[in-house]
Amino acid sequence: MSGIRALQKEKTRRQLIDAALGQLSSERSFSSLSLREVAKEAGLAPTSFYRHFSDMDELGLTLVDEAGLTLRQLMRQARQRIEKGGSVIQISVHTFMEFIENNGNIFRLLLRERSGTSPAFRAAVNREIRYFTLELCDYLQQANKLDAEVAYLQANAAVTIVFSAGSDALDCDRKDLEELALRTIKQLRFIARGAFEFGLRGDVRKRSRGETK
Amino acid sequence: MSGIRALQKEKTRRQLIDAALGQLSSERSFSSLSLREVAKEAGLAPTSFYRHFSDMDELGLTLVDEAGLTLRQLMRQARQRIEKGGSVIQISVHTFMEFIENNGNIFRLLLRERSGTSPAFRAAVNREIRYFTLELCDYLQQANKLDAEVAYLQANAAVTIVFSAGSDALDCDRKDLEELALRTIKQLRFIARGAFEFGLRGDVRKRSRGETK
DNA sequence: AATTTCGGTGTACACATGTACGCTATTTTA
DNA sequence: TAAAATAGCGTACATGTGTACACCGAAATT
Repeated sequence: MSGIRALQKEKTRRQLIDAALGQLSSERSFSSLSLREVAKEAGLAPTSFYRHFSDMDELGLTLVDEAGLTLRQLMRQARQRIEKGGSVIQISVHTFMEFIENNGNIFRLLLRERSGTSPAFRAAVNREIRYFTLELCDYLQQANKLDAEVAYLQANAAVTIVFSAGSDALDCDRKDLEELALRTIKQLRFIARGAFEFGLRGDVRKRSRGETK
Repeated sequence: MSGIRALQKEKTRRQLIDAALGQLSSERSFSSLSLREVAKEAGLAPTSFYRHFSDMDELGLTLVDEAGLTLRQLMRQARQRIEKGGSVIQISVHTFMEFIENNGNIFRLLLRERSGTSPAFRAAVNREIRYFTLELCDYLQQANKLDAEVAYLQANAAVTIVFSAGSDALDCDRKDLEELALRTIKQLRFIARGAFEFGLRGDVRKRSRGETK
């Protein structure tokens, strides 16, 4: 089992994946791609598609997985930058904006399929976003010593705001991008501040109810 | 021009609109509908479609307009309830959740076309959401006497959070809905609180810079 | 009353789609 | 080395699509 065959197979599988990614654009969603188009772009006969995926859906789910992977790489980048010092919020937002400039179509894929017509796709995207949120939640809990529930609510809200800003960024002139980032940062500060205040109050309430026993 | 003819025309136009709305579901987006399907559902020959819309796109934009209208009715409902007393945030969230339970497919339409493949659709949806946001912004500015920028940022963030919660609600069991609403309310309180704090600080800064001249 | 307008129909066509089927050439296995 | 497996190809077909065109009958206009 040297694999000269399996190797070639893996290669054309990638060609299919890349072909699909390459066809995505602001005016072309994954669900508007046809099996034939993708196969042609990959330099394959339509029927050869089936040697690699049973379905366009199966290809699509693969793409979502790749997108999730890219997202997680992104987070690692952000953490590296943070370790070198700087505002967490500011760095996170800028990292995300760079991601969108470089991977607009991948982000579009996530945005679109999250509200798309396939339950499987929706679940896959939501899973990726949940990972993303939970990692942020952990960070907040540790770094800011927040109540678990408050930390989760803050993480969830922050991710929502950032994704929405990313969505806006996709239809933005580059010159407006900086301003959008600034607004987003301020909104995240609102949330952080509010979470902090309520986190304290939450503690107080619990203690006054004797829940620390 | 009595209009017995124009009347009938308006009627079948409505049939087309309703037919399209009727076909929408969690597994069927507007862009996946075909002209023929819609015409058939409306009891029309395919070619008759053109007597009313030049395009499926034109129908779609009409649907988005209707959705926006429904959204604004919703806001009036919310205001009525608020005048009778109660927490603004709580009532707004519950009103929105009711909207989604009753008009899931209309909300899906907005969600999907906002990130869809047609620039015209995206613009139309964003316009509706902007109206929605600006009215909330006005309210916040008046009721809470906030700085204009802070009020806008808060309104924008709040709408984002609520829409996102609405999106989650679409894939929710009814039993989890209440909990989702509670979480959303808390998140909105974070934002309101944060905006309030920063609103104060913002004032202070501006004054110390002599910007009140 | 004669003419025009127009909402609706049915036919027809070119085109794109998914996929079943059989074939070939090459790698893998026995 | 013989046999089996398999990636890829080409053909073929049924189905759904948008829409051009000619036509009809009733309402509107003159």
